[in-house]
Amino acid sequence: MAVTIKDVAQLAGVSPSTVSRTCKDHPSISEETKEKVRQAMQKLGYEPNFQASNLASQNSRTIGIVLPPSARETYENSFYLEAIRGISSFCNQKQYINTVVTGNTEEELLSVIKTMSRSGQVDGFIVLYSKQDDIVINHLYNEGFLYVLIGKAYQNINQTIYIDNDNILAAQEATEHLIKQGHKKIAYLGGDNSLMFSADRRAGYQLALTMNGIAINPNYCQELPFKKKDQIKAINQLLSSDDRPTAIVVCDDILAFTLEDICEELKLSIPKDIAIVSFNNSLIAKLATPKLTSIDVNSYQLGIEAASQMINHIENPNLMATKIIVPHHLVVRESSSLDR
Amino acid sequence: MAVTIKDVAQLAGVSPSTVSRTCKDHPSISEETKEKVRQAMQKLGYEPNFQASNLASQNSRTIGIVLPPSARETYENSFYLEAIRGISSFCNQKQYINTVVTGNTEEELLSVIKTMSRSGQVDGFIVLYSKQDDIVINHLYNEGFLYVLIGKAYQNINQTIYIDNDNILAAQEATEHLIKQGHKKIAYLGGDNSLMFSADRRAGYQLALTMNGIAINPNYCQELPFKKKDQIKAINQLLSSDDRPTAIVVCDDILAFTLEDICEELKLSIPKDIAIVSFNNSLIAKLATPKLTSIDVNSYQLGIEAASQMINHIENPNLMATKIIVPHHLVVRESSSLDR
DNA sequence: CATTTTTGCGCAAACGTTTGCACAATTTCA
DNA sequence: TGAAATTGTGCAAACGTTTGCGCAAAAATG
Repeated sequence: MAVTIKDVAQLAGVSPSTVSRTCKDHPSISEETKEKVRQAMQKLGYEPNFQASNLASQNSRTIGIVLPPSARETYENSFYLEAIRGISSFCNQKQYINTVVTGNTEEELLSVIKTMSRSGQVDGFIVLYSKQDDIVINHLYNEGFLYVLIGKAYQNINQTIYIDNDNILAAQEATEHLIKQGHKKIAYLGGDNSLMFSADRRAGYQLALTMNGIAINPNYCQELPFKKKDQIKAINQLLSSDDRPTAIVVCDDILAFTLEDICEELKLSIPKDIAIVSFNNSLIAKLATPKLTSIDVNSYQLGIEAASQMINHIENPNLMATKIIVPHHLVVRESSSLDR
Repeated sequence: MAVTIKDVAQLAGVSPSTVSRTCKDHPSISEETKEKVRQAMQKLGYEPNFQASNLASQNSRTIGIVLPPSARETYENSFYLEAIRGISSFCNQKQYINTVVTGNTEEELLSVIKTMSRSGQVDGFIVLYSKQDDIVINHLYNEGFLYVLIGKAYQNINQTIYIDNDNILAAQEATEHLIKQGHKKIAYLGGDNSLMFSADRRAGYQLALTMNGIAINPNYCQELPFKKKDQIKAINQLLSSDDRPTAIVVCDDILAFTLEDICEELKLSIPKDIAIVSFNNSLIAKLATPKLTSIDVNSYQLGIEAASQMINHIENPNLMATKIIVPHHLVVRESSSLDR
């Protein structure tokens, strides 16, 4: 049997309440007594029982982490594990625990989330994606359950806490980087636009064009289908057209990698014929040939900040819903710059 | 305030203990009463309080997941997230929760693990790696704390529960696949051999050679350094030697990808001059040019099995330490086969 | 029909904390 | 020097379950 608060109390010659208060550094215990108690704790290797503490203080010190419902390919994106690692590392420090919830469909996720919240298993959820009309996010909102989004909120913007990059600005910078290299015929390849980050990146791309007096060519701005085959077809079409772009902003390294492949097949040289900038700065960007210029979104830090906000709101329930913007940075490599 | 067991008891006109026993389908409650209770639970949307239940039954229904202490690059391997997803999905089903623990060094991990086990935050740990002389694993073993390894145990083999692929067999199959293609000069590129999977794969490689009457060439069997630059240097050396191998078994897709790059630089055609087989069957294997033949180790399933074993041992403390072998399969692609 | 066995349920004591309140001891103030 | 304010500590009731034990009522037995 593990050592309990009573054991410590007995050894220190005080009552359990005094021990409890010492743990929380309560001001009404004298420094002298605290020292005595601390020594006893030390000696016995005391660690407060997590369950008992949670039951008494009516919380769980547990944060749910919701992965997007998706196909396996999505999870190859190192973004998710990095975000989880960020969250975990912060939780580990703060004596919180975290639990991943995953499922193949929104419904599966929802059912797990419902029992978790009802049974008090978690104090709140960090949702690792942001999507329009998502039933999970809608449920959390409607129930008034605490949650923070990684990604930009789609609705109820002022009532939801979210951690995001400034994806509009990031895409703008990516695009302007290409404009500075002299490109005018710049395309954008995005994914499902109901995902907020993809929509934002597209918006930033368009903004950059407009601000630099470049007309927007609707053929250049593509929302690619999910299936790889269809993606390849669409890209091939774009690159084979008479009015082929000379530069492309791509919403994701993996997609950019595929793009590079197609370019090679079509004998288009990168960055000479086609310059590329993409997002995430994952390992794949460094391994690709030529190496990909990519925007690093600091996924680990997104996780840290999300956990920090979460815990802050758990412990101070009447805080306002704030948003946090985590900085990004452009990492220039061969795919966009002849000088390198 | 959430609905408690007392509310249900009152509505059903029974005592709290009856409700509790109904939840666990205790045989000494009549079917009639159970039905009455179940209806009350349904009506109120009752979900037992996780903390209270855990406190009373002296467990935590929580599993710690230990990531290897490492540099960021390691986590780009989709293996980890897939294993976590497997664990989570099983936990979600069984009303368990899981918490990821991560750190930069073994010491950091150890300190978190110590407080977690002392405070009863977790019932056991699933360790996502297996390594010789690892202080985390040693600590868990010495304390007699429940843990399961994903990977093969290094010591105390009969006392530790582990879930693994048969990496020896897998590497053997990989090597034999190359031998069948007519190769005799086959090399092996591994990583840190204190990691069990790397050592096993090397053993399997050597076994295959021996069994097929091929002499083992020590120059062909390399334990590559961690730094990418040094890796490249070593590989270049191997490929530039007079006695260049014609086929290579590589312990990891990411490394194989780098190998492909070097081959291209050296104007070695794959699979004509060099055939390659690697491990993990990650996205990168499918994206590489040429596509990589790779052994799929079923990381998601490894996670599922690990969670299943863990829960089994939590609920039946006097079970023996068993090992589970999860099947792998070879996925043949362009990098090893001319026919494709 | 009386006795024993079985069945079905409730009582109440845990589980290990937290925290409002009471209260003695000490200090401050007039 | 006595009253009031402050300080430091302990008591005991929560928190919402689980579970050993006891005890009626019902069923089985002789």
